[in-house]
Amino acid sequence: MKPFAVTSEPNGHFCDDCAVRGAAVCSSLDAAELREFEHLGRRVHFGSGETVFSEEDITTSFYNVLEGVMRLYKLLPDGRRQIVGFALPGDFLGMNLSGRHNFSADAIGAVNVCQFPKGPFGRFIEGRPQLLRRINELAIRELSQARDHMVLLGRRSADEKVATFLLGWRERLVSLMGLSDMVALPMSRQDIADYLGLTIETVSRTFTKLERLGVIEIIHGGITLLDPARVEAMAAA
Amino acid sequence: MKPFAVTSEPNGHFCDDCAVRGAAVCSSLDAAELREFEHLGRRVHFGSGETVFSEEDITTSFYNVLEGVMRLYKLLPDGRRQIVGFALPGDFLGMNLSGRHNFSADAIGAVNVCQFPKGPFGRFIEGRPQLLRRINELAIRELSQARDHMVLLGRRSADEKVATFLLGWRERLVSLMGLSDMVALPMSRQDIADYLGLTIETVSRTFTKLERLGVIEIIHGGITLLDPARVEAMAAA
DNA sequence: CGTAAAATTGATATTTCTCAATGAGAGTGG
DNA sequence: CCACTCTCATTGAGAAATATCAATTTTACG
Repeated sequence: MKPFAVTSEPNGHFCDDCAVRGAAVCSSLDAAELREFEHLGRRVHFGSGETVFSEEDITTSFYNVLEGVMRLYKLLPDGRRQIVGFALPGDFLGMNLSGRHNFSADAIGAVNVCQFPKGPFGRFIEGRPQLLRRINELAIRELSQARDHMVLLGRRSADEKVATFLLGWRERLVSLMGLSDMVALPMSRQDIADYLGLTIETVSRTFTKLERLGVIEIIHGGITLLDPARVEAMAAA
Repeated sequence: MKPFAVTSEPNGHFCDDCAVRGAAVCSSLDAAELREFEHLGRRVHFGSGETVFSEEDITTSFYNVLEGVMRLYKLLPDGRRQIVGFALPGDFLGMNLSGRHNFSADAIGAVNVCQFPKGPFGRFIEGRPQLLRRINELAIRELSQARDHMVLLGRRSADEKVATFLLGWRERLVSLMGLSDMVALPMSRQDIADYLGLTIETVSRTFTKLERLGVIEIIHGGITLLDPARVEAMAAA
């Protein structure tokens, strides 16, 4: 289930054609730094469902998502799962204080990441406050998203949760695929449920309900927003 | 309701006797830096219930909590409230990317903060990666706490939420008042409810239930853990 | 194709919320 | 010092939302 992952381009010259070069942590580096930086990381591929790292694992690497989608989640001892976020290209994973990951991450569909061994990466940061500042920015943005999600989990109804999720997910895809009323949903209904603090049945029923109301259409691998304004109204209050 | 807050010690020499000097962002500064740093901030006092800053306010200052407890929260348009955290001495508030606060903060009981104007503070950070690193650490720790709280909000029952809260709060008080089975709860039941994604009635009932089970005793201004192990068992899974 | 996994749908159970009333403590003014 | 009032907390009864259990249906995959 978790074979050694394929490594493409073992080292050298791959930032040049990296799709996330401008968006990720790398955006804080100049050309010379980037050249040095690219020797630190290796591209690693993960197949659908493969685990990239698990909660409580000792952190040996940081990850920059290049392609694909990952689910980030925590499990309770009895198996209940809360997805704390989805990672998309440009997202940077692995920062922690304890030396251990504080959530698990696995691939939803095929994923490529740029993997940096912790030690060398840490040393590389040392003399580069720009990079540190960039990482800090990413952390602060995530913190803001986390707080928004707390509001959703603690204070919104199932309908609001689903509507908010659809709009939020669509928004996240804008930078990757442009704004569209067709929203690709690569994750399963169970993933959505575990993200929204609902059961799979409630998510499914809510989708069906939205479709019957004529505000969305459920299509293969996603949904289409037929009436975005109305979805926004459902999400808003 | 929000008079100009009292400022004690307009400037100079107050880091010396600051209770949080070793714990807060300041812990990353050496003696010389601290001397310069202390001219940047002013101690400001807020009375019970006063708002320190509101969501969407332009960020003009950062805050270091010195004394007291604050509730940090977000409101939905219809008034529903989610408390995203409680701030205690040593906590650093105000970091954001948008230039606006992304949550509101008000005092629970009397609060003293060390307030830093954004501009000067930003300039002070410039040449001090240690301070930036420290701020980054605080952000990463908060992020980890936020994820834990998402699990609580999305996947735990009312009983588990309350039990987890009592233990977590007790833990946070350790560094301030030492470990004790008496847990001070300066926040109202409504605050607790809004933190846990419950109603005040459910929180109240759960407290009563725990007391009837003999695992806690409800005392004035807090609770006593009569059977901490049992509370942990309720919180665990 | 055939089988397994994922998604949907239905019926019922349970939890938590809502609405309403009561009780307790803190501060105020007589 | 005491009644009064206000806010906060507790308790109860019933309602509503969502979960659970169970059965199909649909889709994915070998």
